[in-house]
Amino acid sequence: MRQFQLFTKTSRNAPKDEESKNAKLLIQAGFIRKEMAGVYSFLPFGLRVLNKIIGIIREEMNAIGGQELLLTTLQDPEVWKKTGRWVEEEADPQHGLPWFKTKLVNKGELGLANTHEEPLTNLMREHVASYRDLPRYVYQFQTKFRNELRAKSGIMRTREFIMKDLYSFSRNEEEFRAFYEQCAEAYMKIFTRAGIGERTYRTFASGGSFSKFSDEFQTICQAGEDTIYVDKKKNIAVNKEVYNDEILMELGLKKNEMSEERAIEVGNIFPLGTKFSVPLGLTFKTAEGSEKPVIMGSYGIGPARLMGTVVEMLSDEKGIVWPESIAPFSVHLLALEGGEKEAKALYERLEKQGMEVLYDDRTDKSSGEKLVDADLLGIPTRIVVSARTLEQGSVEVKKRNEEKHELVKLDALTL
RNA sequence: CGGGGUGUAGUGCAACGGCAGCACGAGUCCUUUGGGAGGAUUUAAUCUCGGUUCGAAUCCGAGCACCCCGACCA
Repeated sequence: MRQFQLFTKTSRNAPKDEESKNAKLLIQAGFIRKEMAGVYSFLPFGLRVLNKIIGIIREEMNAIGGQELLLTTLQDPEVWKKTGRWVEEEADPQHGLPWFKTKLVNKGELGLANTHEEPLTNLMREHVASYRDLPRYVYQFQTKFRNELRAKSGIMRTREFIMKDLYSFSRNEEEFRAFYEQCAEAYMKIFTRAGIGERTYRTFASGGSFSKFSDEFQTICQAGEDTIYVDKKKNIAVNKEVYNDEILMELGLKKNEMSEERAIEVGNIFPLGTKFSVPLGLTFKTAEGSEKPVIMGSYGIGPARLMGTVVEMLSDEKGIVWPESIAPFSVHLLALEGGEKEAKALYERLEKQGMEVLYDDRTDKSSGEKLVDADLLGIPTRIVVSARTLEQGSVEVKKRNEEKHELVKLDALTL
């Protein structure tokens, strides 16, 4: 992509109405724009990163048998009334959801989806009748709307966000549990591929209103909202909300081997049991001919929150540092004074090789500005072509996460 | 929802109750080009409504918006 054509601009200053590092850097670099509190648009570079993350998640979900679909944002209240999650005031407050509700012109209310257990369970009734139809694993990347009391932490807690939510439909507890563990492994693969695996721990947590316990994936980071206790040797963590002697004994953990950490919840998986299948009537015929409710599970990741987490973890004082796997481009090619002609040829050569290259061919920017922008944007490999490098028949290659750079002969350049 | 803070050119900041200024950006011209270049010139703002006052960006009230702490958070 030619930077000359890019419509977004970097800003010299970080926005004053943001405190969190992820929002400051992403806005300053032109990846996202704040529309209002907790509502962010994704600009071309931000969208490229988001799509890279979505791509990784999709691959891993497909690898464990996930089938992708796209449910709707608009929600029929009738379905939600069956589980008691439509009317917040009447229901157990734990069951009430932070709805955005709206109205049809001449009829009743609609909801904007904040999660999709109800509609998917309802949908699956048409496709699951026999034990032969199970297990099934269904997922989507869909916009969720949540009327959070307080949006905060930049793109980490927003009122509108895309979520990968997968739901498992199993015949029995063993079958469910096997998939649950498989999905937990897939989640770790996702976080590792996205560059935050080393700091991310499967964390024992409260199950909220659905089950006694759930598992969170928590990335250790000061910007996090959660407090967890980590046993780094055993590679397991416990959320503060369930951190007690009983749990520690159950998990075989010792208090003196746990360290307290702030962490960001980048993923969450939990058993649903028959919480939704019973009220919505999702049942199947067993081989013996009896009717049983489907055992369900739910598995979420917010790609934007993951993106924000990576920025929080890996950026430095000069700007963002993207890992190769989710970077908007792999190469940032800068044409500085005297290097324009060769840079253009190199750009075409790299594009032909299938590399994702951002080519800074702007003629109205000083060298200094281009270099500062390159650091801010955080593309993993920077190549500079200028009169100075060409004197030696070379280009300068530098990794964003390293200090040193090297001169590489133009014809010997391989990436 | 409780508490605290902040609203001024596109952006970031200033201005005792008395002519709203600076830097960056943007436009034009010239000179520049390896870490946000220099000169000349132009452009552009007090969140909204009300009150006090001869006079309000400044004081008071209400509202709205944004940030932070807490509560909440499948």
